[in-house]
Amino acid sequence: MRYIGIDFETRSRVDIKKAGAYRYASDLSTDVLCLHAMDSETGEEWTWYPRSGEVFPGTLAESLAEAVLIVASNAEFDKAIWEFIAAPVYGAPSLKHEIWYCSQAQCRVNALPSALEKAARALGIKRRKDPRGNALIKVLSIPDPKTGEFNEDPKLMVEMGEYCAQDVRLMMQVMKLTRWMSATEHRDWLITCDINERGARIDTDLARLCVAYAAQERDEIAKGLTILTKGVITKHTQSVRGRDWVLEQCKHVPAVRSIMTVVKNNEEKRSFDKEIRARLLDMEDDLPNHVVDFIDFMDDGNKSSVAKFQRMLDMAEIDDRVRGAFVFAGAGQTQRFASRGLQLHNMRRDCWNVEQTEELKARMGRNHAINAVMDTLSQLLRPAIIPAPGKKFVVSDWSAIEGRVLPWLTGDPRAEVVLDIYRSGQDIYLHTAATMGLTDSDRQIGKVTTLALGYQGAVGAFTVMGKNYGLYLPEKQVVDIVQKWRRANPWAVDYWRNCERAAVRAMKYPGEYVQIGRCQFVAVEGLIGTTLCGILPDNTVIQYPDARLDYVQTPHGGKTVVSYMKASLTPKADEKEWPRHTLYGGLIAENFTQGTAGALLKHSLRELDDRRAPVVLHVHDEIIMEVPERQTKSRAELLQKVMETLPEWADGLPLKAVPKIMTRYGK
DNA sequence: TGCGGCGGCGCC
DNA sequence: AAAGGGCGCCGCCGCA
Repeated sequence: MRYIGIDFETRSRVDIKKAGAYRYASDLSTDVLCLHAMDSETGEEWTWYPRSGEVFPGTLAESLAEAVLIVASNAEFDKAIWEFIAAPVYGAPSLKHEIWYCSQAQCRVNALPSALEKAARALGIKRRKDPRGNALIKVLSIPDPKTGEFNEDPKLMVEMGEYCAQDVRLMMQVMKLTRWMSATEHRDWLITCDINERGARIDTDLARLCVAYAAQERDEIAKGLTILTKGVITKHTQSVRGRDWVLEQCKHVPAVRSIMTVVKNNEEKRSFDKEIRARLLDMEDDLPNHVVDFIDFMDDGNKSSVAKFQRMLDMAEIDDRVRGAFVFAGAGQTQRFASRGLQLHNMRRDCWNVEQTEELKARMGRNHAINAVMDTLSQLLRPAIIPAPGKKFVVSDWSAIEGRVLPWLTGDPRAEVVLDIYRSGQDIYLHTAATMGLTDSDRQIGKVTTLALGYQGAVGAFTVMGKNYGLYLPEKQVVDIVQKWRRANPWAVDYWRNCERAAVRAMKYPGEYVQIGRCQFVAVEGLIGTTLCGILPDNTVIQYPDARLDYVQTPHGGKTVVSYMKASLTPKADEKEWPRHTLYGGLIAENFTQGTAGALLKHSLRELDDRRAPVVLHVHDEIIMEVPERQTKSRAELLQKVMETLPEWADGLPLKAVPKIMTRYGK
């Protein structure tokens, strides 16, 4: 397929890291230094320096008119620069939306790192990195820190053009070594661009008040900590120093050391995180008073999420909207979306309602005191996202999506019992409790069991999940629960085992499609070494790059397992080989389940795109649209219909998604 | 001074 | 044999 690979080099007074690509591109100080382009078919290359008065190269315009795609690394950035600056200011031809294609998105669907350099390294592309790159950016792309002037040195500009050309060539090499996005994946990426361009509106007045209150509280905590520790700790963010200080102050209390001890990667470490602080406060009476006060200060301060308010303000454009928050296929292992910049996927769920938010906002506006400042502020994060005047949010999420998809994916007739519980609207947690011989009063146990054990998790998974719900059980009882759940749900246990076997079989017979429930495995030789592909019911491909069969020793002999390159872990500078992971049944079941839930979301987003529904946010199992007030009813009906109507590939999957209307984002 | 590692936070 | 994993951001800390 003929395409034009491009890369812009730009300069600006805006810090792109802080403000994000969209605010960067729309700022008046942002300008194009050069554009490099290469035709994939003819090999012809162009470097265009528009600031020197060069007109857009005519032969490049001709190639663009004939090419099917225009490809860039993080194409959303290049698209924004093209549309905000290159076309309107310098006369580059205008391009249609559909022509854009992102090589970073292509890397992510291949489960490789997004960033060009990292992807090239993961692919083993041997090249000399141009040492001038970073230096040139520092000199030409940001104003001189002393004079505030931009450097216009024409010689350096030409060097920049050469550096830019190297990046384009490298990108095109990466394109050759990886699987291209399917038409559906490309469309999903384009839909993500639309959502990112729409942006989410921020209550910037509220955000500014929160920033001010957080700063004041931070200073007070700092004062308290400094006095308490005689200057050893001066900020609540000094977690390592704080940890060591507590250990020192409590060395005569042996229990403290043991509570603070955790095992990570087979190594003993001390930790002082939220959960450990809570356990320390449980034995308050045995601790020195000043240590208890210290823990209270750290607890109060450690709502790090309040930093998001500053991020909102940094990224908000003139219309108070934050753009560019969503990353298509950001999660390489499941192909789910990720969120970047202002991370919208991890905002505290437990939050104030509209009335409480307005009251707090009014109090802060009058400079009145508020209680438990940091905690209160972090509960204002979601409500700080608001619709434009005259509009409302229409919101819906799928009920227990993973709990439904997992049994459905197995295709096991014995899993129908579980699916029937969902179909009939019964309480799955009570059902789980009942199958283990527990009563209705043990619903909480049923809930933690359902959430924690589906992916081969055992005592550890249950205990961690239980803590989130304030459930603490003796280990013996947890062992019993795990055993009972697995006996009551043999479809799950068999599925884990069969997933693992299917992966190994597919690796042994490359090219052969191995069916496993409603999914398939196939090993593709010659793609990033050998890539093990998991194919989901909608044909989404989950890739395990550079997969190998390994033989591992076990207490009863040995067995064959599949290992693969883990893109999300970057190797240390001195390590040659990329970090690897080993597949096991529960992990495959989880990747497939989350991937299929993501496929449902992408399907709904396409349906909504067909109907021009203005989606502004989504969070894995939740969709938020911003619609004019008089349309809320019809749009809510549409949203429910789209989310509850099964795609043709999901026959028999019970789905439920009841919509809500909101005037601020909430839970 | 800049950068990467690491501990910590929070959501699905 | 057993195994919770998927994300991204903030801030400190040590190193170059």
